[in-house]
Amino acid sequence: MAKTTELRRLKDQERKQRTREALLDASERVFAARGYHATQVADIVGEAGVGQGTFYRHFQSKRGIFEELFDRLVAGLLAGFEAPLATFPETLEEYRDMSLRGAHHATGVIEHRADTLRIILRDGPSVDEAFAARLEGIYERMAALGRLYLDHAVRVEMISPCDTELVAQLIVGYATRILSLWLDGRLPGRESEQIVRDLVDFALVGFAGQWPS
Amino acid sequence: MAKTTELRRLKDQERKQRTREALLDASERVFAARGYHATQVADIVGEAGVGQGTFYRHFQSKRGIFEELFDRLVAGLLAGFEAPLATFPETLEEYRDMSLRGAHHATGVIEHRADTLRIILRDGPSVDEAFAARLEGIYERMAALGRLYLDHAVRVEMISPCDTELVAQLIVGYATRILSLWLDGRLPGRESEQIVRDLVDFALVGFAGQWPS
Amino acid sequence: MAKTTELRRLKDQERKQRTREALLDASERVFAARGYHATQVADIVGEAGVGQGTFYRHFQSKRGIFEELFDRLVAGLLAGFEAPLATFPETLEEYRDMSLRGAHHATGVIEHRADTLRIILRDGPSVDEAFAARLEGIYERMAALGRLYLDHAVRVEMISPCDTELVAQLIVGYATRILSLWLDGRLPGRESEQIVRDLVDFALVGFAGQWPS
Amino acid sequence: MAKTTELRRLKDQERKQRTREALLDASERVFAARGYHATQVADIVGEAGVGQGTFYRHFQSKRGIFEELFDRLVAGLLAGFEAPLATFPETLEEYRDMSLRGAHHATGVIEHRADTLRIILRDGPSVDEAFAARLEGIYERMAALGRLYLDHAVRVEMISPCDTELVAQLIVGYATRILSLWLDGRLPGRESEQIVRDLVDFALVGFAGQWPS
DNA sequence: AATGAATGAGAATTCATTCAT
DNA sequence: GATGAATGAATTCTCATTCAT
Repeated sequence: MAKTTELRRLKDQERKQRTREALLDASERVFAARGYHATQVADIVGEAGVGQGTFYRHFQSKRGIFEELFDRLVAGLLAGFEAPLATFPETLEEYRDMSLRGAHHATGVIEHRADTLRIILRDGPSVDEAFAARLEGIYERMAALGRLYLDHAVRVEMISPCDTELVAQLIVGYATRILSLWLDGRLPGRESEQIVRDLVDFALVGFAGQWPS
Repeated sequence: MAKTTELRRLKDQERKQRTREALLDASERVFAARGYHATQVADIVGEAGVGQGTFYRHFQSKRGIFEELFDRLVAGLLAGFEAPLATFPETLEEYRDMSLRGAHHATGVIEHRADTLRIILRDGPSVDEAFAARLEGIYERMAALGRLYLDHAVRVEMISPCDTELVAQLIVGYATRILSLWLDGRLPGRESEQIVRDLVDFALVGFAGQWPS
Repeated sequence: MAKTTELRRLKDQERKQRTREALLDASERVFAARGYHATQVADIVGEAGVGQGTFYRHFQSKRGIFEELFDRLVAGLLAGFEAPLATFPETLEEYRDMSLRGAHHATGVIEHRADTLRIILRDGPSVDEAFAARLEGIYERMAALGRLYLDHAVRVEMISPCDTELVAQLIVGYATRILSLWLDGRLPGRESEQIVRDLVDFALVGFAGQWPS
Repeated sequence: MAKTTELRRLKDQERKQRTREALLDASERVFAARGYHATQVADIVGEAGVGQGTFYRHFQSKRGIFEELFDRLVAGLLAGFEAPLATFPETLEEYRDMSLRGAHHATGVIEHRADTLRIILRDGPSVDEAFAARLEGIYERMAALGRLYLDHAVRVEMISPCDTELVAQLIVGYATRILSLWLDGRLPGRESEQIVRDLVDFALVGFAGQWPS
């Protein structure tokens, strides 16, 4: 008897989880197609093939499911980014390698959640004050991380002194721009690997510089 | 008699123009405060101190007034940017001067229409497909302009060869990022002139580079 | 010019007021027919012949319009009830006359707003905590008023001592009961005047008593 | 084997009965706390600690369980009221005793099902047409019973002639009023016995009367 | 018999836009 | 030209009830 109950509970939970995933995935597709503001809950449940009420069993509101989409993305993204913080690179070459590795990791997550990332980049700032703040928080974490490395590089005289805060923000800015274009398929004929390499090299030596051979 | 009529028409037109400006200015403030999607036409007319119906005498829709705001900004912005296209700089020094001059011009417009720019940057991409495309068009024009200079610079071997398309986009990306921060008052203690100079220098020589003396 | 504006404002205000009254009257009919909980805002606007949105221009919600109906009723009712408070009757005969006069006044208001009163009596207590409390407050005011007279009558030894609080509540109770029946047309063949007279007499001498001749 | 099955069936039935009672008791509490219209089936099953579906195994609907609550109350209440109908009292004193005995019996039931009675009195009339009619039927039965006694008393010239229909309704009215107050704890410091005695005495001789000694 | 996930009809409410004055 | 009352389509969200397990 207890066994049946236990089994039942498990099966129910599984079913619920599946419905939840279906809704998340459906919402990702619909948001990507129509944009956050233009999509209605009705669209999402239509795409997911469940009833209207089911949506509200799982998520508080349109805003709610959007945020969960965001959480799912951020969880994957941050995982790999903060790990390598332990050791600082000592040469330009090491910097370059580390940057490439970090970017490589991100590229994997990004390709997996491309649609989510596209809508977050495009519509995130316009959802509402609170959401914009959360998103901005992520950007700031990225900038802070970048600054850590830059400051170190300046300290060991690997690169010449500069306004590291500003340069860190600059990196964030161009990362998001390139990402947007790439996700929109507007950088055709470019491998993600190649893009990343070019950007890293540019950051290290600028237009005018020469890769120190 | 004809004269009075003439005078009357002139006065009417003036009054109409004033109402129109009042609505545009009011909408700029309200959009900036609440964001595009959350502001209601009622908010705008309230802020402008005119009737609800009056709005629709001047603008087709909420979307319409937002676009006019955008047009007003773009007109000011592009004016100064495309003028210097006539001559190409021949030395790095000249490039630097030209970039600084361009940025300086932009800075003026930006400070004058700071609120408009903030909401365009934040909410523009989420208004609808068409608006996003227009905005993206502006970014692309900026990128194209940048690329023109970059290609020239590479051609005359002023800078080493690079993926100029990508670098141009990079410039657009960091420009928008820094702009956003600055407009949100999140770069305190930095003069706009100084910010511009730092970025231009960074673009020219990167972290690792040395300003060729 | 100022004249036209003034005239316009006046006409607008009048029109608005008319719409408002139409909604109030329509809601009275619909509430009376279907009861508070079963009526929908759609029913009310249908009966009033206005658009759905118009309702919300004038009232916050279904609950809101119900409360206004209540206010309109109470205003009329209380007007006549608290006036005679100035002088105390000195003989049983005077008490009887005063009671009859008070009841007579109430009867007028009641017949004018019969539907409103019916639904307030029936559905008022079930609207929500706050509404029930307001209604109970009215009952308490009636009881307090009754008690005032009873205490006086006891003091001048016109009637024998009794638990005046209880008896006052008793009067409220039978007033509401008889009212409900009468408004539902379940006391056929009885004139309101006669009903009132019988009740007053009963209150004064009970079943067993004799009208002191 | 047959015996085990038999036993099993018995146990099942018992369990079912217990669940049913749990639901009834839970619904009484929840209805009392939130009122009929505001309580949701989810609240009831939550309070009872059973699943949502279980509710519908035992009761047809929310309306259904409310009616059963009502039936349970009425069954208890009527039991004692109609029994003494057999013999008519012959003196005022006997009337008084009989009334006190009836009220005493009712008091017991009432105290046992206080919450049920409170919600029936408050929300009963607003449930729907049919329910209101049932409730009204009960009131009418009470009034009819009262009238029976009144008519008898008039016939044997124990009390002076009066509109017995009206007076019977009056008794119903004040009974419900006093009851409501008492159940809401708004008659503090009064024993139920004392309340009953005062009211009966008042009914018999009114304000002005004298208890015939 | 019990469960709780799923359902979807239904209701309230909003707000961009129209229109009579 | 200006006004603001009126509009109703659109959208969100709720909750009594069903159903698969």
